[in-house]
Amino acid sequence: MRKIIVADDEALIRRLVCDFLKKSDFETIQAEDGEQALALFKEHPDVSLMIVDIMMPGIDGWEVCRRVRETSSVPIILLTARGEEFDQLTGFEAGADEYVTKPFSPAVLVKRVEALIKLSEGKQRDGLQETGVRIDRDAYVAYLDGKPLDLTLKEYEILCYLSDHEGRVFTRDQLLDAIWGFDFYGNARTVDSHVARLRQKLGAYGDAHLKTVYGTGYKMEPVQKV
Amino acid sequence: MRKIIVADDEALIRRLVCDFLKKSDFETIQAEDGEQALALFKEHPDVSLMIVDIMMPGIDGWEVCRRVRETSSVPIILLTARGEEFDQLTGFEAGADEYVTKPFSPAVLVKRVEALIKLSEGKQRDGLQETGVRIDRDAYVAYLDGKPLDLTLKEYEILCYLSDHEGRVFTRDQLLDAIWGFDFYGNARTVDSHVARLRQKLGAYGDAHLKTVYGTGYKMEPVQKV
DNA sequence: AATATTTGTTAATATTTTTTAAACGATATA
DNA sequence: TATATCGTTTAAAAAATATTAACAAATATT
Repeated sequence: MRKIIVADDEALIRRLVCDFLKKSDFETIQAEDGEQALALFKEHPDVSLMIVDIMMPGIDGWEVCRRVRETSSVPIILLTARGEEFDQLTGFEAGADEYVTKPFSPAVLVKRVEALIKLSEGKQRDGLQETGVRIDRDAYVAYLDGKPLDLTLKEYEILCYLSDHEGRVFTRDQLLDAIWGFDFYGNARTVDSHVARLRQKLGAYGDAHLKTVYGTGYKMEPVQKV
Repeated sequence: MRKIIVADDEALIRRLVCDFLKKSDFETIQAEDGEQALALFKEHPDVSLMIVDIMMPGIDGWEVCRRVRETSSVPIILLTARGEEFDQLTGFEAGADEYVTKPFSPAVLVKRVEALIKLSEGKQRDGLQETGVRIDRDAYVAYLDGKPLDLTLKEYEILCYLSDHEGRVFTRDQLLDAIWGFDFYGNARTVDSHVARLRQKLGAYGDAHLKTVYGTGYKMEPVQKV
């Protein structure tokens, strides 16, 4: 179910909007002010859209908009009681996608939400969401944080093998047997070279997860699920 | 330069909107009524956005919206003097992406236009202007960007097979089995030759999508939907 | 039957990947 | 702390693989 953050200091409006969104099968996350909105966005980086009131104590809607835009292109609808041009321009310049003036019809708001999500869905895909390594075995392609990696066959095979047995340590000989086959009689240092290159291509993820076990071999550290 | 169709029977408003759009480096195409709007859209299938007044003689804005949606997902902004909920819902149901109530600030309208185009740009790609490969199995003909390709049987079969299993890698032997049949005992390099010739005929599309997976085989890269 | 087209084969060339080797850095343990 | 062991990195050689072009064989067309 798609999540939507609704930030407004007026509880009544918040509730009203959320009720309508829930009826349309959205999951809502309520924030009472800008600070909370930003915190909740950090906590739920997979929200599909944000509805943010401009006039809030502390961090206002414009500022929320600007800060979110530093890292994400999630659609944002700004709410306001004022309808002057100046405000609207400021809103768009802050990176808002929509501008809804109070009083508004909740039903129309929901329609706007749906239209905006539909429109953004295509673009979104590479947003912040995906993190870590994903392997598409049909395509023989591995992805890091959603972006395809340009791996050679051996690099790809090592990544697959270690990922398939996440957390387990393999000696170089075990890896040679598993990936090169039992009839390979080359140097065991060969594995090192490939691991080194794979590690490089995996960047920070490689350093963090493709671990050396001193005196033994290599392993893929599982992703921490805190 | 991005093209925008502006449809409004009031010449004054049309001119006003167009002037602002031109200042923001858009090319504008003016329509005096719904019928003209639809005709112009057919004529210019590459427009980036449409701005359509609801109240027009003959075919009204809603109808324009609905008809355009039959073939295209180009962003549409509806203009109206009335601001009642009923109208807005009808608009969204007709497939409009935005709803702007008169009187409106042209500057804000331009901002909305820019936001909407930015948002849609990713999704748009499947507009009317055909791009990529299409296969007419009844006719045994493949098209590239709408133009028929002059393929030999084997080239056609390879294209079909890889396209049918887009993204998946096949070894040469798998392709030989699937296309030549299990009783073919020829050289696996044969596949290479045909792929090479097919790639040439596909031009830039071939280079970009008919990929070699070193050490494994070939695959057809899906069209990026970013 | 003669000609054109498509298909399959081959071999030379180009490209990419893998392996090796060696220098350097880090780690363990005596 | 010294020293031997182990891991990393780099560059370059070697091997594997892919591409290309030219040609021969098969098939279709005139």
